[in-house]
Amino acid sequence: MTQTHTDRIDDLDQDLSVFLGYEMKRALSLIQADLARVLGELGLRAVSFSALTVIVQTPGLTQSALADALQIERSNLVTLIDELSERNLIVRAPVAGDRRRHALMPTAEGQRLARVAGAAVAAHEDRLFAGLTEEERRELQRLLAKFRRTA
Amino acid sequence: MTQTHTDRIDDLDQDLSVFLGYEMKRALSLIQADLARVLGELGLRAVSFSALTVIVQTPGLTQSALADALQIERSNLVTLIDELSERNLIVRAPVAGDRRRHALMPTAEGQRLARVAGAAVAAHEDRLFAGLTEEERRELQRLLAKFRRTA
DNA sequence: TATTGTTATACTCTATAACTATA
DNA sequence: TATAGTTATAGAGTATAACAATA
Repeated sequence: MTQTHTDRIDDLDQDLSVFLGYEMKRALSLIQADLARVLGELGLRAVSFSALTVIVQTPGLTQSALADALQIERSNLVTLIDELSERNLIVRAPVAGDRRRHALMPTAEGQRLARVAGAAVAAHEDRLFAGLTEEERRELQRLLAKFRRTA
Repeated sequence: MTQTHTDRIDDLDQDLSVFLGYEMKRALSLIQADLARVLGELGLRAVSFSALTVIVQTPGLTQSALADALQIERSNLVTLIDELSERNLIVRAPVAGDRRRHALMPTAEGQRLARVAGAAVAAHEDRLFAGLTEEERRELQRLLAKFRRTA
C-alpha cells in the first residue's frame, strides 16, 4: 500500500503512462536494447537482420522494393546492402532486361545466418516475454497487428 | 483468398511480423508520426511534452531526477530545459540548502499548455486507436505495462 | 571525493537533393 | 521523361568525457 522511496523515484513518469504511445516507447526501448545485444553477437544490427530476412524470404527483390518493405530510404539502404555484400551474405545480381535494377539474392552463408539469427531473435523474445502468458503474448501480437491495419 | 499485386508488395515484410518487436516498432512509428504533427501545432516535441508533463505533475524535481524519469542523459536535458524556460513554461528555481541543484517549476502558462497538450495527445490516441474496441485498447495498455514490469 | 548542471563532441539514424545510367 | 541505384550532406537524436561550482 505504501510506496518506498525508490518506488516513488521510478514512478515520476507515471502520468505519462496513461498514454499508450509512451508505454509502447518504453517497452520497445527494452526490446531493442536486448535485441541489439543478441544480434551484435552475430555481427548484425536490427536493420541488417531485417533486410537479410526479407531477402532470404523474397529472393530476387530489388533495392527499391526492399526499401519500401522496410520503410527506409533507398539512399540509406545502399551502405546496408554494401555491408551484407561484403560479408558475402547476399549478392547484387543483374536483372535480365533492366540493367538499372539489382536482384538481391542470399548466398548459402546468408541463408544460414538468417536461420541462426532468426532463432536467436525468437529466443530473445521468448526470454523477454516470459513474464506474459502465452495467451497474453499472442494477444499483444494480435492487437499490434490490428492497430497497424486500422490506424 | 487470392492476393492482389499490391497486397503482395505490402506484405514483403510479413516474415518479420512474427516478431513482436518488429510489429511494435512499426506501430510506434505510426503513433510517433501523428504525435509529432499534433504536438508540433503546439510548438512542442514529444520529449518536451513529456518533460513538461512530469514537471507539472512533480513540481520542484531536479534536472537529474527528470533525466532519470524520462531516461535521457542529463547533458541532453540542458537544451530541452533551456527551450521550455525561454518559452516561460517552466523556471529553474534555486533549492534551499543545495546551490548545485535547480528545482524545476512550471509557470501558470506551462500548466495551461500541459493541460491543452495532454488533451490533444489523448485525442490523438483516441483517433489512432479507433480501430480497436475500448476493451482491446485497455488490454493493449495493460499488456505493455505488464511487459515493462516483468521484462 | 562525489554530485549537479553544463559544454563540447562524436556517433548513429534519418531525410533530401542531385547525379549516372538506364529505360 | 521517368526510374533504380548511388553519392553527398544536413539534421535529429543520443552517448561520453570533461569541466566548474558546490556538497
